[in-house]
Amino acid sequence: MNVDYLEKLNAEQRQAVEFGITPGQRDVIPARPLLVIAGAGSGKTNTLAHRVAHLIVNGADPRRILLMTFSRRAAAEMTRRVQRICGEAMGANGRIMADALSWAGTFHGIGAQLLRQYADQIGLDPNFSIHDREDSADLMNLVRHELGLSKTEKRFPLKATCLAIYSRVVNSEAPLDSILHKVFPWCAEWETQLRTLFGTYVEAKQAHNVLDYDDLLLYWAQTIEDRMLADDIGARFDHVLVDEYQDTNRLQSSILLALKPDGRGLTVVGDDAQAIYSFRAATVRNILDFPRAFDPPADIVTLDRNYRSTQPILAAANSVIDKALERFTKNLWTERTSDDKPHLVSVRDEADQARYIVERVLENREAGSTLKEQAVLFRASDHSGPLEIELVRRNIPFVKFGGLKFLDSAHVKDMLAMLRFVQNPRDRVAGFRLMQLLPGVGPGSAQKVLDAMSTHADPIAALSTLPAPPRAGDDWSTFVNVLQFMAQGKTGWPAEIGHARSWYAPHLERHHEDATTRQADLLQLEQIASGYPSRERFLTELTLDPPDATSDQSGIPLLDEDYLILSTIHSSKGQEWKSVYVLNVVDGCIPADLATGSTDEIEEERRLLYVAMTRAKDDLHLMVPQKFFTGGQHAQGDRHVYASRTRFIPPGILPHFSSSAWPVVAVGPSGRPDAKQMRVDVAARMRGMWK
DNA sequence: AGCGTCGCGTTTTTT
DNA sequence: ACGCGACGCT
Repeated sequence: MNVDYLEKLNAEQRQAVEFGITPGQRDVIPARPLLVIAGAGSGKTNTLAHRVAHLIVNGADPRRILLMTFSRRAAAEMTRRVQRICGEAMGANGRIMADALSWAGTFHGIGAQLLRQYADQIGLDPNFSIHDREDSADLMNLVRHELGLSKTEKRFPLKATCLAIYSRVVNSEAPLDSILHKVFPWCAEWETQLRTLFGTYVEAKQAHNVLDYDDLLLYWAQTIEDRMLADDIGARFDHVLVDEYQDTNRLQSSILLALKPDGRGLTVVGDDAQAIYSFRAATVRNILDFPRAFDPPADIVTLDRNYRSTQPILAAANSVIDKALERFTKNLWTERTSDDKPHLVSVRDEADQARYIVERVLENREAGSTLKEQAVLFRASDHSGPLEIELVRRNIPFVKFGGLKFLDSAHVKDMLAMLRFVQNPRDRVAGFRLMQLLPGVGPGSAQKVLDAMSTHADPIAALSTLPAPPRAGDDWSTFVNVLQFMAQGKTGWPAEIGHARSWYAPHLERHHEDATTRQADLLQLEQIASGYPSRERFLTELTLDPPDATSDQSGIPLLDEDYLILSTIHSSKGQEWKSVYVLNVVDGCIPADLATGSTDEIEEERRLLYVAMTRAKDDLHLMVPQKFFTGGQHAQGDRHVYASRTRFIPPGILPHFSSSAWPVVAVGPSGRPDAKQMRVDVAARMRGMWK
C-alpha cells in the first residue's frame, strides 16, 4: 500500500484526514464525529477528498459512503479527486473502488434517489415528478386562483413570494407567523389565507404526484422519523461526510442527526465566515452547535493556512471580516508574499467600470494569462449588463454563471412539460401548460380535460375517449396522438424527443417572433437529452442540476475554448481565479439596498464581500463606480444614485488597499485637463432640461 | 371561452 | 422589462 498522498498534506489537514482511522486496522468506523473548520482556500475540498480516499484505502466499502456537497458540480469534482488519489495509492483497483462511490451528490439529489427506492414503503408513487421553482410557483398560482386569492381587495402576495414563504417555513422548521414577522413583514397580514393556501398546495402536489425541491428533504426527514426506516437507511451508510456545512438549514441538519444520532462515522466541513445562504434558510447555528450535539462532543480540526491568495489579499480580506460582529474562525495566513495590494478602483460610472475591466483583462491576456483564469463577480445577476455589452463589442467570449438559465425560457419549458406529462400524466402543471399551447384552448377547457383525465387509471389512453375542447380543431387530435405514441414507448428514448419537437414546431412559430433561434435551443436540448439513459433520469437530473451557465453564444461553448468567467458571488463559492474583479463595491449593492433591514442581513452581506475577495489568487480589483444606476425597476429614465464605497471598507482599513481613480485625467501642456478626457454626457443633460 | 390590450407594481442571491 | 390581473371584444 502506498500512502504517499498523506505526505503532501500539512499537519492539520493530515489530522483531519486520518481522524479516527488507525493504520493497519481495516474498515473501522470512527467512533466520534469530526468537525473541520476550513477557511477559504485552505485546501478544504482536497482534504475532504483525501479523507474519503483514505477511508477507502483502509478498507471502507465505497458503496457505504454517503458524501453530500452543496452542488452537483462540487460532488463531481470531489469524486474525481477521490478517484485520482485512490488510483495513485492502489492502482487500477483503487479506481474501481472509487467508481463505486455512488452516493455522492447534493442533499436534494440523494433525497430523490432514496425516495425512489423507498417510495413503496412511504406511500409514494415511484414515478413522481420533481418540480423546479418555476413549476412550483405555477402550481402555487393555480391553487391561489382556486381559492379566490387573486382578486382580493388589497393585492395578495405574488406566486413567487408565496412559494418563498412556504419554502422558508419548511426549511427552517419554524412556525409560519414567526417567519412572516421576521422575514416577510409586508405579508404578515395574510397569515390566515397563506396557511390555507399552503395546505391546499400540499394536497395538490400529492394529487398530482409531484414533489418540489423542499419535499425531497421533507419527505426524507419524515421517512426517517419512523424508527425502523431510520435504522434501515442509517445502516446503509458507514460513513457520512458533508461539505459546506455552514450553508445547510435546520431541515438538513435534522436529517443528518436522524441518520447518525450518535455521530459514528460522521464528518462535516465548513467555514462560518463564508455563510451566505441564509435566504435559503441556511443557518450558521448548524456548524456552531454541531460539536455539542453529541456526547462526548465532536472533535474539531481547524485549517487556517491559505494556499490560494497572496498575503496582501488575505490581509485585506481579513480586515473586512474582522469587523464582523460575531466570528469563530481565526484569520487566515499564507506564505505567498507579494508587493501588490488589492486595488480599490474608483470610476465614474458602470460604463467606465466595464471599460476598465476589459482593459485589464486584455492586458493580462497579453501578459500570458488566459481568460479562464480571470473572473468578474457581482452581487446580483443583472449587474453585469453594461459589462456584457462591452465584452460583446470588444469580441471577448464569456460564460455567465447564475441568473437566468437556459431552462427558464418558455420554449424549453414547453418541451420539458411534454416529456414530463408523458412520464407522469397526473402532473397537472405540465398538462395545463401544454394544452394551452393549442389555439382555441385556454385555462377553462384545459382544466376540464385535466379533471376528466384524473378519474381514469390510464389518463393518457383515456384522452381519445374524452370530449375535445370545443374550439381546438385538428390540433387536438394531433396532440393526443403524439402523447399516446410517446406514452406507449414505441419510439424509445431519446428518439421520442424528435417527435415531440416536430409536434411543437408550428406552435413555436405561432407564439414567438424569434422562432429560429429558439429552434436551435431545442436542438441543443435534444443533444443534452441523448446523453441520459432514460426519460425519467433525464428529467430528474435536469431539474436537480440545471446547466448553470449561459454564454453570449447560444448554448455552452466548447470546452477547449477560452472565455472570461462572469458569476454572481453566490455561484463563485468554492472556486478560485488568478485575477478577480468585483463589480459595484458600493453601498446599495454590497450590502444590497434590500438587505439592510436587520443586522443579520448586513452581516451576511459582509461575508459575501469576504467570499468574493478570497476567490482571488494574485490579483484583486474592487470597483467603486461613483454613479450607479438603480437599474431594472426604474429602467426608463436614468435614475441613478451617487454611490459611495461600501460600508464594509471603512477608512480605517484603507491602508490594506491601493486606491486609485480611472481613467487618469490626462493633463495637457496648458495644465488643464485634456478635452478628450472631459467626457460630458450631453445627451443626459438635454434630457434633464425637461425633468 | 379565448385572446388581445392596457395599466399597475415589482424585495437579489439558488438546490 | 416583465408578470399579472382586469376588461372588453370575438
